Amino acid sequence: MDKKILFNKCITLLTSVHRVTHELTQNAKSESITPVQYKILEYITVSQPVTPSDISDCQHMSMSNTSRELKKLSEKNLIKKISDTEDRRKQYICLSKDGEALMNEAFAKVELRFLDRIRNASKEDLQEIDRSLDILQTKLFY
Amino acid sequence: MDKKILFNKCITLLTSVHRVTHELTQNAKSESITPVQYKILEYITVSQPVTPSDISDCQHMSMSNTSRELKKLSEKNLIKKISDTEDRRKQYICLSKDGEALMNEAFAKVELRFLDRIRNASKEDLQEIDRSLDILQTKLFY
DNA sequence: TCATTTACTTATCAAATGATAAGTAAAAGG
DNA sequence: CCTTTTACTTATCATTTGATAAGTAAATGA
Repeated sequence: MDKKILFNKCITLLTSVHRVTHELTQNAKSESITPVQYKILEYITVSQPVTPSDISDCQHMSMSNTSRELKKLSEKNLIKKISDTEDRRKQYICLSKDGEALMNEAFAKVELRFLDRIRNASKEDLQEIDRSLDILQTKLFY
Repeated sequence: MDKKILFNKCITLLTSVHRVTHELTQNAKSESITPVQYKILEYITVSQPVTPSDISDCQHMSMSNTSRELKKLSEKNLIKKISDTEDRRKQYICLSKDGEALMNEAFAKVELRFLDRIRNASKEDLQEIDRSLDILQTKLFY
């Protein structure tokens, strides 16, 4: 196995994944939030509850900027902050009802587009895709 | 095959791909260019020669902003503009020597990190990864 | 030939983002 | 206790990015 060829193949896939991600998600987010805020909400959605520090680490932004964006999301009533009872410096961030509604709507659009993308795939194709997702998830994108 | 489960699995992979892309590329780009300028150079690298319109379409930015960024990249001597001899409104954009050097350096860093990521993979693992990349490229991220 | 379209440029403005510094309050550790 | 560290906040500023409008020059097409 030539690792150089594998590298190029991987780069090609990365490029395609980013293009398809854009196709699946374009205009999915509400216009009332910025791209950064959407990414934060997306992260909260799949990982809640999370602390501001978690967000700062995973979204690669400074604590000060994270704090600012969370404040804005709070003002838009999209998230809830819950103080840790043990360590009162810590906070747990969750989606509010409004935040959940907003993200459900976005995810529904993305899912529709995903289903459209695989609508012509045969049963065998779907099984191959499923297996490939598992392999890449565990062996390459761990 | 439950398409809903497949969708969730796919979203998980997308998230992982974006995270790993960040890990592979962080600090790979020169500090003398902005993220948007790096994305443009990356696109030119794999697709050259390209027109400003191509860049505008593929990078999802307006022609005016594309033009501005290309001007900055020109001023930094990272790209060359070549006029089309047939249609003199058109331009073809290529990397300059400096641009090539800059991108080679960036890609070399990314490749090293990629090789490190798969250094513990067995021969069989690599073959499975290779095959999975092919399948997803053709059947999902086409 | 002359209006229209295409490809790209320039200028300008607002908004989003990144970076830094200084601060608060609570916990941890000697 | 008291110093240090941690978790987070607030304020400020520069830069980047997005969006819009007006323009040039060449090609297209009736």
